[in-house]
Amino acid sequence: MPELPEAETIRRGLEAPLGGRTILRIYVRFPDLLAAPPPAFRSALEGRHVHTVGRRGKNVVLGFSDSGGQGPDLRLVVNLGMSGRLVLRERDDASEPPSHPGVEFELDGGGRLIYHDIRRFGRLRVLEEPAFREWSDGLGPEPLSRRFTAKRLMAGLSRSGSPVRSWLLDQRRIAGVGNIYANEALFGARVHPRTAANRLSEVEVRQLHRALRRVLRAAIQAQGTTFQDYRTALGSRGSYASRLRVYGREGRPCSRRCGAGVERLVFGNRSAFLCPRCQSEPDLRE
DNA sequence: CGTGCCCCCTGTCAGC
DNA sequence: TGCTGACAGGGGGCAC
Repeated sequence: MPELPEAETIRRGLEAPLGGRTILRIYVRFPDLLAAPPPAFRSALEGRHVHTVGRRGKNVVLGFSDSGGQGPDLRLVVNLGMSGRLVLRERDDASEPPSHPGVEFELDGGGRLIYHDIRRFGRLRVLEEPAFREWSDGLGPEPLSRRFTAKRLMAGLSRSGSPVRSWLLDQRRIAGVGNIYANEALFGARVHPRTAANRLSEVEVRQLHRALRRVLRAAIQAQGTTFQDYRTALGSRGSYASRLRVYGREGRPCSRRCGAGVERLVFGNRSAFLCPRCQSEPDLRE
């Protein structure tokens, strides 16, 4: 579920309260959430201090140092899957305990960071610095970074004949884009989701570049899109759902008032949403 | 190597 | 009031 804007919102919510905190003890309720056996996971992190609260693509990344270190030498990469949440509960927090706690990190000061995940598609992985680099290098560029230019997008797209929506979902090509924002960006760019990546015109690539960045930034400002599961680190909902123009809006009129209705099609095992008039069908002949 | 399909899991909703 | 099937924001593995 969480895509870049949701992961970024969670990161921002955790940064101040979690920075500098110590992990005293870890309770693993669902070992299938961990990439490593629980004892190894626990001994890697217990006693360490949170040095950085970062993000890469859809992943929230906590950097840890041991007592003396200046920089993080160990990273906890949290992939939230479809229903993962990172919930911070301080000692005086009297709210309901979460319904599906998966892994709990007891912090100094009596607080807890809880990884909560109903469907348990998420994964928590501890990586030492070289392995973290390698993992990070395997992901595509951050779409909101300066390095992500229209030119770079063009170069990437030109190397693939996949449908552009599938291309956008591939984390090795761009990091952080999921099904909601891929569909929204393609609507913004007036490009049909099924268009072969290497058949977008230069103008369309520029439109897509701009639309992607605009949608992601606006969604971060709205603190993400909550349908059911997603929550910020403080438990609130994101408000971008009310601003979606095609995703989940099958049968409703196109927001450009072109007169057509939003359609849903399924390919690559997931729904694509589009306006059939504003995003005209690619020509498949030739 | 790239691509398409299935599966992991729980919950919700529409239709009967 | 059930029951059943479709579907949900992700991604890893496998066959081709």
